Amino acid sequence: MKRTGVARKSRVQKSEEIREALFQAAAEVVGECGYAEASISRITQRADLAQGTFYNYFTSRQEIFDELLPVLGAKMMAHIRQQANGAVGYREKEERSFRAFFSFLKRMPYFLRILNEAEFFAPVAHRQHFHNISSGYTRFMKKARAAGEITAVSDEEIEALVYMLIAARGYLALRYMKPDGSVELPEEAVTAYMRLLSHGLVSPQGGDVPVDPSQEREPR
Amino acid sequence: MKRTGVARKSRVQKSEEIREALFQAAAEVVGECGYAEASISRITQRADLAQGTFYNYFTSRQEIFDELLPVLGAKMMAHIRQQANGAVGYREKEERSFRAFFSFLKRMPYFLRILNEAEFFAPVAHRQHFHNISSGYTRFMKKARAAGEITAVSDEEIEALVYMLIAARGYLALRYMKPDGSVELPEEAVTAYMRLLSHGLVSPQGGDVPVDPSQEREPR
Amino acid sequence: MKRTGVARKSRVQKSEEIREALFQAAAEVVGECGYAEASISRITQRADLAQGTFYNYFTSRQEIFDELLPVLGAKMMAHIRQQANGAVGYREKEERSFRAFFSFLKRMPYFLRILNEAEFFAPVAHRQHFHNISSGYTRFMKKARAAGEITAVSDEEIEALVYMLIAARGYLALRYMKPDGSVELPEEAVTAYMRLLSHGLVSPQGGDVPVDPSQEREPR
Amino acid sequence: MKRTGVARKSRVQKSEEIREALFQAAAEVVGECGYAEASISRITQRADLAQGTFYNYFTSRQEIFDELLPVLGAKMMAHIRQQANGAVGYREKEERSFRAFFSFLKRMPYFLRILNEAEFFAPVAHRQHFHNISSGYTRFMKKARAAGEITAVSDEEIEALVYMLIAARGYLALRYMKPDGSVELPEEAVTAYMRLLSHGLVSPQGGDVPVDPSQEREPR
DNA sequence: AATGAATGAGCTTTCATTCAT
DNA sequence: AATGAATGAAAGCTCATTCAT
Repeated sequence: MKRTGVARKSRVQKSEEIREALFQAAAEVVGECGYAEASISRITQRADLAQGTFYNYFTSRQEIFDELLPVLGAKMMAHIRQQANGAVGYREKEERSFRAFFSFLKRMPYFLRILNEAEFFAPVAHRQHFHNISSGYTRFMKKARAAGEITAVSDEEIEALVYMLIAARGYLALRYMKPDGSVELPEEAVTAYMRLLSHGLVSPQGGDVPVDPSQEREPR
Repeated sequence: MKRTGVARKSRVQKSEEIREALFQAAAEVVGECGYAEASISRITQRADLAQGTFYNYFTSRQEIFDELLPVLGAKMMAHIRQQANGAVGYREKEERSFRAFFSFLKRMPYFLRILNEAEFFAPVAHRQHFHNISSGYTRFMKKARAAGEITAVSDEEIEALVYMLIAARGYLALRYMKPDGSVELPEEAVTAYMRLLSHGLVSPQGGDVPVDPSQEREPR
Repeated sequence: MKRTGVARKSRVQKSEEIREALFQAAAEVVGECGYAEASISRITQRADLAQGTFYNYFTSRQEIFDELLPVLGAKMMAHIRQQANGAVGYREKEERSFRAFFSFLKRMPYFLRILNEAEFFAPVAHRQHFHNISSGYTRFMKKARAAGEITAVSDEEIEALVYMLIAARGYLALRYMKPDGSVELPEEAVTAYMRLLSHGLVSPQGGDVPVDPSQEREPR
Repeated sequence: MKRTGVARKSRVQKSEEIREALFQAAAEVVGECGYAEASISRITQRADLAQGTFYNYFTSRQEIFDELLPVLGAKMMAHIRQQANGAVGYREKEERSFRAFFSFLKRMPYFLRILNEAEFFAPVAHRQHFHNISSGYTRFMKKARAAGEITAVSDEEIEALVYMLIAARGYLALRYMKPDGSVELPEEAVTAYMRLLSHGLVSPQGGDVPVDPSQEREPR
């Protein structure tokens, strides 16, 4: 028998709200102070709840840590997918996804730290997240390969490439992170990323195969 | 009757040995368990010393943490430089350095974790290390650019590229790390890395976006 | 069914009881072993509580140290005031206060050590306490001076005298403290104190050495 | 067979010098930082000796603490005796001794702290010191009593009085100690002290408040 | 005898977790 | 279910004392 609907929240609704509040508080605290400083006390204080309440929703501190990245990672993927949606061709998709990663960081400034530290503080979650990301990416690249949009590399190479491209985003985010945690990606970084993908770095006439000796002499 | 020097260790020798033992123990413990779990107790136990002894050599736990990366990072750079020595041309140098990074990890399996976690547990050292690495790398790339070996990108692009390439190594190491911490880089990863550098990924005949044909002409 | 209040202790009541237990334990431990030996471990053990509990009530060891003297000092002053209440004239007030100090020590044997050591272990509290005591005493003496009950000495002299009289109590307590910490003031000490106040020590007719009578009359 | 005398110090001379250096260093350190902060490390550093050397001369930290007050106390007594030497009559002797205590503090600024804290950190020494001081003082007063210079009080009263007078000095020193530890006794304090001894505080004719004459007559 | 490093007990403090209300 | 105090294990660090040189 439902209560009057608007006025009353059902027990389970309330319960979910509290869980959500704890989750949100944890994300913020970890984003601001890192996992190491994210004590239960801090988290519950931020959520305006008693310390003990925490353990009604999570069995341990580690448990909420392990939940952070999967949930936020899914949001990130949704955001990227949505932004890349409608892009035509490999290159455009790449660029849009790339940009989307950084626009996501703008909306969720605390995500970067959660992501980075997770490797050490929530390793299981981190591995899972990486798997999610990379398998999606891999699919995308395999399609592009099938479509002839990218060079016909082996599956193993694709996996390595996927890791490198994900790596690029992560480190660039770190590189362009400002002291307050926000990230401002310069346009040159996009150019550099796209150039690497499109042609690599080596000059067309360069290369290891028989080259002008004068050039190859010694760059020290 | 004077001691003959060889037979007996002088006090300072012994002192240095102990310092070294502590350092080594710390490196191993951090490599295996991470900074967070690297308590003084664990470190001294591994070095077979009393807890108090630690404080005869380091003024604090943080101090030894801050020393880990600089010392090991210097070893890494030395190793890479030595391995890359004699290489001819940008491509060869790149490949050799790339491989050297992973051969170093083989010799020092605990380095990777020390390096990665340092960002959060020894941030000053990490920044310094990154500066060292990236500025060396940047110099190298600028020379290659001057020599016409790589595309004539802007300084800013070079910086971004350097970060991406360093990132690639780090993430690949993570990717191919086995549960016991050792890293086994498959040959395909090298191929993929070198391919990315040399031609990028996009197929010559290219994507759907019409591009300047002269540019798109020749990868491989 | 509401709890009837009497039977059950409310949370805040219990809380206050624990705080009080910690305070009491600290007072006893400091009284018996001194501040230096009053470790948190000893204090909580005496209060039959876990070490961690201490930090739910005090932010640091120093904090409880700083609270000891103010609280007990106020009790002492209340006791003395109450005992001296109703006394008529300077002399009676003096004597009653004097005796009250020692009767307080009987009731609170650990107070003496807390008071004495506070100078070094809780200097702020000690200064405050001394200020409280001496300013009250000074007011009292100035009134007696205004009433002509005591010699018309300068304000500065009064301050010095106040210190001397407080000193007398402190040292006499020390002198008559028994190994178990309890203090038993012999009646002669009271006599001596009152005699000193009333007439000083010098014989009216002066010493055996013939002195200039004019000098002996009235110093200054 | 003595060595050339001037050039060489005998073994025992050297030994004594080191002991003296340690003692002096301890006195200074305790005087400046208090017993609690007077670590062996600090003391030996100040004496320019190795930590281990300390234990060739003293069996424990406590031992040197227990030696501080007896030795310096003897110096103080010698100083006072010398200053009071030649004084004629109880009053002059008292005043000179009183002043001598403070002039001693000027010469040995660290003595006051050593004396005060000794009660808690070197209680045996403190008791001994007090015994030394007070027994000398007691003899002095008994002589004055025999000579009729002071009121014919009982032996027990004399003991109490002695404590009160010693107390007066100690507290006045504290009262007039400046932040740097030096003591500057104002002349009023001397006046107050001598007035107390000579006539007490109570006005001869009593207060202006009409009091029962029988009460005011003669205490006890 | 002098040295100074090694030792380890002990300190204060933090905090994840438990539990009585 | 919510609370918030109680718990106690563990941390980093200090320092009196010991001991090999």
